[in-house]
Amino acid sequence: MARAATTADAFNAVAEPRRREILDLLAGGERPVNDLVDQLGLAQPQVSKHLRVLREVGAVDVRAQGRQRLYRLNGRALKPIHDWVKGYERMWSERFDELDAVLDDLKRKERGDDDDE
Amino acid sequence: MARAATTADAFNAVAEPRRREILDLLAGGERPVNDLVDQLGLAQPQVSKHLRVLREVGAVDVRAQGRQRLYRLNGRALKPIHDWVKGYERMWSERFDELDAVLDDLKRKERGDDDDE
DNA sequence: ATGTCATATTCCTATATCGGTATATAGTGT
DNA sequence: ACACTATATACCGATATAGGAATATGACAT
Repeated sequence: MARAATTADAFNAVAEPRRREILDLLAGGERPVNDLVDQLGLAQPQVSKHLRVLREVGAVDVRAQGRQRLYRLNGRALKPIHDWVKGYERMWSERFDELDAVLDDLKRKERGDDDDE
Repeated sequence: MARAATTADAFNAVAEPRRREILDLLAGGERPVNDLVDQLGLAQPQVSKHLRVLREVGAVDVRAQGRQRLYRLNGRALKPIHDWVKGYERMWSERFDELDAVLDDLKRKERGDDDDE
């Protein structure tokens, strides 16, 4: 077996830095392919191919306008990534240290150190 | 050129579902390889290879104890992923709708609709 | 019809994978 | 030294890439 297809899911699609760049550009609003080509400094066929991958995982939508194809971001496709990685946020965020302190307090109360029980 | 190496960065390393599973298991605490083999239902060499990739991107650390290798999660390696995808959270979270409303209010005040200026 | 602009697709090559199997390395006990 | 356990590495095969170059498709203007 080989590596999973880039179109297998958002995780694989977004592993390519160029595709993340494209999404970042589209975050600024709908754009035609040539705009992306200019901004990325990449050849047009390469951009079209990256866009195809992003389309297949649902991260972008297309709309035809004359001879242009306007690509629009669909960030919802990235939610699974966010959901997964969010579980690890506590590993580096100091704000979770404070939360941990609060939880420790709660646990201590549960054990019977409070006044009501 | 071929696809970027799985060891190129956390994005590529984590594109493989099995490796995400491994990290999820390690989130429960340090574990020897055979524990992971049992829980994943995967062959031992496969697990060792996945662990190597995760080690190379810094997502796990190893510690030798006797003939066992204890693997420990290092979630910090996932921060770049979190940082990137966080920018898209507004695309699906309703909570951001409320935030947007607040920001609109602020903007309106900036424009001079408030009492002080 | 023809030419031109915007984009997509096809063909190519080199490379890196994943799983499977076999084997190597290394620590432990006898 | 020898067997046994735990893990890592090497080798194989099939597959899917990413970029490059060339070409196809499709819309628009004349």
